[in-house]
Amino acid sequence: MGSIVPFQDLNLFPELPQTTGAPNPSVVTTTAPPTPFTFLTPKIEPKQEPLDEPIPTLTQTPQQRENFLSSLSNSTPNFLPNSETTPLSTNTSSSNNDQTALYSEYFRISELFRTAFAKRLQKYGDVDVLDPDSQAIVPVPEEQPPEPEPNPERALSVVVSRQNRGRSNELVRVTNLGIEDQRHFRDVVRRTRMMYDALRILAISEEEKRKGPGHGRRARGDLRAAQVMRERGLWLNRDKRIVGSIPGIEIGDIFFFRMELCVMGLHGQAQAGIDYLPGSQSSNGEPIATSIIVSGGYEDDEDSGDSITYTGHGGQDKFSRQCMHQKLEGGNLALERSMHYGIEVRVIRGIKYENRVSSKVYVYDGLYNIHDCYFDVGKSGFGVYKYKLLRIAGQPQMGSAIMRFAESLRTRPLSCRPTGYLSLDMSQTRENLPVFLFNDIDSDHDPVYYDYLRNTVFPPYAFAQGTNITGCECVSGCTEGCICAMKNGGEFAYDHNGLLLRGKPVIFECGINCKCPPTCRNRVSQHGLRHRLEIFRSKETGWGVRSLDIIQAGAFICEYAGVVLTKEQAQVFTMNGDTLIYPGRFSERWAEWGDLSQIFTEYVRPTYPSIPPLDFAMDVSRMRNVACYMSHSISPNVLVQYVLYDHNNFMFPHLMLFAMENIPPLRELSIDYGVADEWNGKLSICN
DNA sequence: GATCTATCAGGCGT
DNA sequence: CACGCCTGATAGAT
Repeated sequence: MGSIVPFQDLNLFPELPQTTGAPNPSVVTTTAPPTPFTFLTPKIEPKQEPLDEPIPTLTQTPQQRENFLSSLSNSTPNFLPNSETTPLSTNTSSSNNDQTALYSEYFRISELFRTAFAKRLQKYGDVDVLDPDSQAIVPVPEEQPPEPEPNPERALSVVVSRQNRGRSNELVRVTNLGIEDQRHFRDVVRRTRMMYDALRILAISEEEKRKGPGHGRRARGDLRAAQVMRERGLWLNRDKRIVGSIPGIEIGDIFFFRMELCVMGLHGQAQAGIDYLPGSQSSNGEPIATSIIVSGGYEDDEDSGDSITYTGHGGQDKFSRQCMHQKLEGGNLALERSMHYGIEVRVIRGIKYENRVSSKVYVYDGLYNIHDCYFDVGKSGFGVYKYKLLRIAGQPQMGSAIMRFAESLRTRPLSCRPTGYLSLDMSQTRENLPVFLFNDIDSDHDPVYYDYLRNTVFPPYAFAQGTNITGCECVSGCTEGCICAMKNGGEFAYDHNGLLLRGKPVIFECGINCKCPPTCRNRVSQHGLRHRLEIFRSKETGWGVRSLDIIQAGAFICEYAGVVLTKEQAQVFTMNGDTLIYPGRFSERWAEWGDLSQIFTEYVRPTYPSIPPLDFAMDVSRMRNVACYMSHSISPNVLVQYVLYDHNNFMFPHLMLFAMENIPPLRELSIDYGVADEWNGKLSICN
């Protein structure tokens, strides 16, 4: 069960130096504070010789600090429904009489959040299964939006503006989430990210349709998607400012766009590197930092992973060169205040990633404490504020460190991990990239005994039926409106980067009878692996699969390959006790990919091109490929999409696997195999 | 080609 | 309301 711990933050210091008497020279009080407390805003402006000025800090006795910290850890008012009546313990170690009043003020936590939570608990009780249709707790307002949009395909351009509340000034920390809560929030995050990606790609393709291909600058789908979701009230965590980790977001999660971070509530600034609650909104007038992005934009940064020397912002010209002294204001002051109160900040690293042109990948690396803050001379000779951040111990391994490790594994696996490799290419060059086999926990080396299949083997009669495949005549690549686009319902299934736009019952890729080149945008899954995969042994899931490369959401991963059996063969094999795959039993996760029902009320899952229920079995007991080792999960990161390209027989599509989210390197891939008891609880088919 | 630089269109938060 | 900000895509240079 989770609890929201409100921050009493700075109001707990009534005995801070008052304006009466000799003022502290390093502290200047503002005029007319709107509460009984004195607002203390240090105004130290670095002058020409800023280094002579000491860093301003509020005076605070060790006892005061102790009181504050203990009140934070002792007070865990629980806002969840079934503990709502629990009286709050207000007799904490602090002698502050105003705490009761403060507590009651903070008790009034967002009605939205509470009722949403209550509704959900009512609906699901203690059931351990999450309904994919359950409402998002955090962002979705009570009154669900509803005016029907006339045309879903064009609706992006006629989005009705809705309540567009700004960010909350309520500072909270979310702690002690139970397993079920974690799963729920994870699910909310997953679906929100899927929605963002679907909108982003849709926005780009719409813009292209409007302007015609290759005309002008490509639309900023990242901005458009965020805009649409903001208008719909679909941004997460806008109703409170969360200090510490964000529910549903795990360390190591990766994002491709700054706006995506805003939508998820991980970092609320579209460009700025320091996100903070501004002093004007804070209960005592002092700003508090909540997250930073370490992106290499400042020359004075030093980043060694667990320890960061972060440069404050400001003082740069439009070419990002340091040209003047920084000031202790905005985010700079917020970081200093966060250090003062011992409040942790989230750290997101922006890392250059090879596959993306002059673009970055953002990795959530967890929580850091600010240990020091000082004014220093930067490399260009101007004064900059520097913050020494140390990563809080006991967190999962840093995502950026894992990415670096995966990077080195790709180039020199044996020197990174001298033992454990059973094969440096399971596919024996049948795939375009090697598939590693790695086990450093036991002596199992079962996978080496199987022949490797690159693609599914279909029976000859699969090709015999429906041989009159019509191909396109697009010699220089398919364009909108070509015959192959028509076969897919008038639109291509993939964007120009080969990402799946929207899941469909089946996808027709261009095939042998098409005149288009191999680079045609309608040939994606037929080209095989694009990510270096590794089959590995784990204590939890037996054999599993992970990637050494980032897999972007919507990207093709690999085929689920096997040997297709006739009904008679399948019966024999079953009696033999062999493990068979029934492609029709995979959960229809493709329908979640590109599902925009929260945006367009009349959105319906695609039904065209349609496909009859699949009725064949696939044998993987002798020949198999890497997919067979993927684990089962009810919240998978990989989906199954049926694809046809080398024959036209609806009964025998290829089972193609696509990423449902951005999958960081070395994170285990998982599929929803469907009904659990079919597999006797096995975590993957081929253990 | 691959990498860098300049430029441009942008949106959000303060 | 203007402006600053550790964007992101693209064209052109090297």
